[in-house]
Amino acid sequence: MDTTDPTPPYEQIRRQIAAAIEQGAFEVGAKLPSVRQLANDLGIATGTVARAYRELEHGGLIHSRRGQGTTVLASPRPTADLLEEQTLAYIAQARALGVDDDTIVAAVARSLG
Amino acid sequence: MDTTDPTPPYEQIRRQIAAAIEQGAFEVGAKLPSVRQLANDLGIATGTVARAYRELEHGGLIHSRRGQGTTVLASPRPTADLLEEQTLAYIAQARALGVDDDTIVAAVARSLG
Amino acid sequence: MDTTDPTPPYEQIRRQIAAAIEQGAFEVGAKLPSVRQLANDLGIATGTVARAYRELEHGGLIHSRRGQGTTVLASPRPTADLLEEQTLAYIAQARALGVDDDTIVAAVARSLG
Amino acid sequence: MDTTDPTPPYEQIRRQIAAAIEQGAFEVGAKLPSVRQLANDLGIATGTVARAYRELEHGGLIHSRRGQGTTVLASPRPTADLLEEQTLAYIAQARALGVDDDTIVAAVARSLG
DNA sequence: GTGGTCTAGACCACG
DNA sequence: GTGGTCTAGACCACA
Repeated sequence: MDTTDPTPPYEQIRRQIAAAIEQGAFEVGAKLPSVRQLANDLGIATGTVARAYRELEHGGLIHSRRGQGTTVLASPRPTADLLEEQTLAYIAQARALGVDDDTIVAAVARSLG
Repeated sequence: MDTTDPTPPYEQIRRQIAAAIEQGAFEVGAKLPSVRQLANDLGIATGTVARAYRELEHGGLIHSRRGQGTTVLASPRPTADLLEEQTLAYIAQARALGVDDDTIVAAVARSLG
Repeated sequence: MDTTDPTPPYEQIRRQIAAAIEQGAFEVGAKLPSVRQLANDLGIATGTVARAYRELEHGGLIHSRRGQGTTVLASPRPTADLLEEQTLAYIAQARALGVDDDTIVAAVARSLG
Repeated sequence: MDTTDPTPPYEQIRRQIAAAIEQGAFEVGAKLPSVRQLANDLGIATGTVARAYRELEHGGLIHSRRGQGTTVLASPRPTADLLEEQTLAYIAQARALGVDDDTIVAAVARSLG
């Protein structure tokens, strides 16, 4: 929770959980923390967490049942897909700087060292 | 302007201008479009643009003087610095996926092709 | 059981049983499934079924006695009455669309074809 | 607003507005009452109305813009379509009573008289 | 003025 | 205990 970020809290939570699910941080069928638990941990109102969960459910990533908690529905996306997505975004950014491809490869190689 | 993004419009504008300045899209001392002009171009309220400018001024990137418009203060950061920053961020993300360095280099090379 | 419908489950059950009784699906004095049985069949909690039964008893359609199960009290309403009720409701809806009577008759005839 | 109905208030509002739009009670581009106005008229909290509007927007029926109010997006569905939908639902109900087609036609004709 | 959101506490429905 | 919702009032972002 970054109170500096103008992004509303429910959206920050939604994004973090979505990212975690897509990266396979949860097994399919795993239970997310309860609304009250997470609200308490983050020091925010339960309604805010409930909204984040609701939107995730609307997006098909999780499923909530009264009295039974909230479970993860989505299979983690393959790491290869996530890596490609990140890589393409990085390359687009770098090219926007006017840098040529060799320079990009060189920059990656150097920073990895 | 992405009205789907819950990020407030003033923040979207701020980020775009900040990125443009850092990439050298403006000379130091160059004048930004007037609040009214930009608001008109984007079809939004002047207050929204004013808020973006105010935050940029607070961050030391620009300076507004009554009757004289808004000028760019910040020197463009060297492309090499921006590239390195982006590259390090990308590598951190990729490693968070549990990917080894060779795979990263391979992904970059393939996506550049 | 439609978990998409925000209508609470106990109400969905209540409506279905009430409709079945009114249509004569049960003899007067017939026994409804036990709370446990129905809860098990539907895969829901016994309390939810109990709530539906309680409301039906409150409405005078059924009667529950400890140890003896739940019996149907209401006589099935004559089919003619139910049909007339449905027909009047349908006509009211259709007229609310601004449709004249001939058009209604025509719509029914066509849809029956 | 029917406080007897277990359906949550935000859903009742959503359904009523959706039905009104589909029946052409609003012109495309017409403005809905403001969140505060409607909340005040109905004697409920603004958040409840806001949620109903949010879900309608999510369904593509309306569009809300901060500072500018809420406008109707969806074209009213043709009356003929709505009539057919109602008619088919009515016929299905009637047939579920074990009534033959001639009886249905007769019932409609009699009730129209 | 408009919509968007948060909070804090409360009650309901469900297991 | 769990999720779902409502309220009342508050602040923010925007026109």
